[in-house]
Amino acid sequence: MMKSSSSSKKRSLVADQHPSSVCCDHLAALREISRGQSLVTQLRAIVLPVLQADERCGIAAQMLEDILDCSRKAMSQLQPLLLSSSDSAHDHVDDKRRVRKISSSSDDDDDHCSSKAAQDHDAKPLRQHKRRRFGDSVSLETPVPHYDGHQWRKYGQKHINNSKHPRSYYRCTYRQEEKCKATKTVQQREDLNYANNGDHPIMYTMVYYGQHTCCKSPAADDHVVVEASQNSTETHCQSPSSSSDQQPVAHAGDRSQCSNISVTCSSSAIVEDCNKLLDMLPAADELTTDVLFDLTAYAPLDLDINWEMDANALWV
DNA sequence: AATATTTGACCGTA
DNA sequence: TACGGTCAAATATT
Repeated sequence: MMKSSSSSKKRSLVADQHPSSVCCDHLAALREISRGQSLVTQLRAIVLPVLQADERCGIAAQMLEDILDCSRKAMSQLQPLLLSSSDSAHDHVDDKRRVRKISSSSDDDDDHCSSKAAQDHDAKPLRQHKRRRFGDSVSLETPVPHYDGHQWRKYGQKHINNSKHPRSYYRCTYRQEEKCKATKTVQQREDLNYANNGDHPIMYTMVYYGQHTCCKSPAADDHVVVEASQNSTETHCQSPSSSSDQQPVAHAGDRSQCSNISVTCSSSAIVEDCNKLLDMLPAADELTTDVLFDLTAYAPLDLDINWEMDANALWV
């Protein structure tokens, strides 16, 4: 895992190199960081369920989130350099349309969504459409796209041109109550499908936009209390009573605070995915079947569904 | 009844 | 004009 200091060091080291080698260096660095993110994400899906009943669960979640945050920062420092040295950056956001100039209108303020265009075309009915902020995106690939320690609510799904699988759009569950603007997209990759290649699990490309500003994120945890249920995939985390004084306190079981994470897979595929995931991990042989069962709550989302399983997991 | 998800329509950008 | 991100009504779930 590369820290931002090392990435800046790397930047100074390559400053005098040929642009193409700089590009290759940055591209390789981005690939490695991205791989690290993916591995940490997978590790989190393994470790946190094991620690459910452990008081260190919150600490572990925070540390993992910090690691991911470090790599996000490193990537965000490298990406502009890569873009400036070459147009052939493939490991960041794959969609050119996302690398756009931030709209001159106030994209940061969803409460003032009456757009300039609407003012210019006052005859049209107002719809509060805002374009995404593109300056702060991080992509990573993972077989477990739905367990990243945050609560997400799906708000859209689109078929993407030349893609077999639709892209799902998620925003932070606490978008309204805490003005958290973090969003992400999840799309199944087409080239690493273990149906075609037994060595790989289904991989998903996740792209994160914006930073979580909600106090419910794991990084803001003081502690997390989890009630693990052996016979269901639900977990409830109780909020610390002394959390932020300006934020409403979430209560375990309060659905207004604890939204569903919809995990939808075929039942056979989900177990197979977990087995594949475990096979990928060095310490997988130490994991019990209980862990495997818990993992099913965080298994990949198959957007072509035939059954559905809900996991309530609240990070306060 | 409250909340989450689905899905077709709308709209901004390239 | 095509594409993709978002909205919001309809529908599903709890």
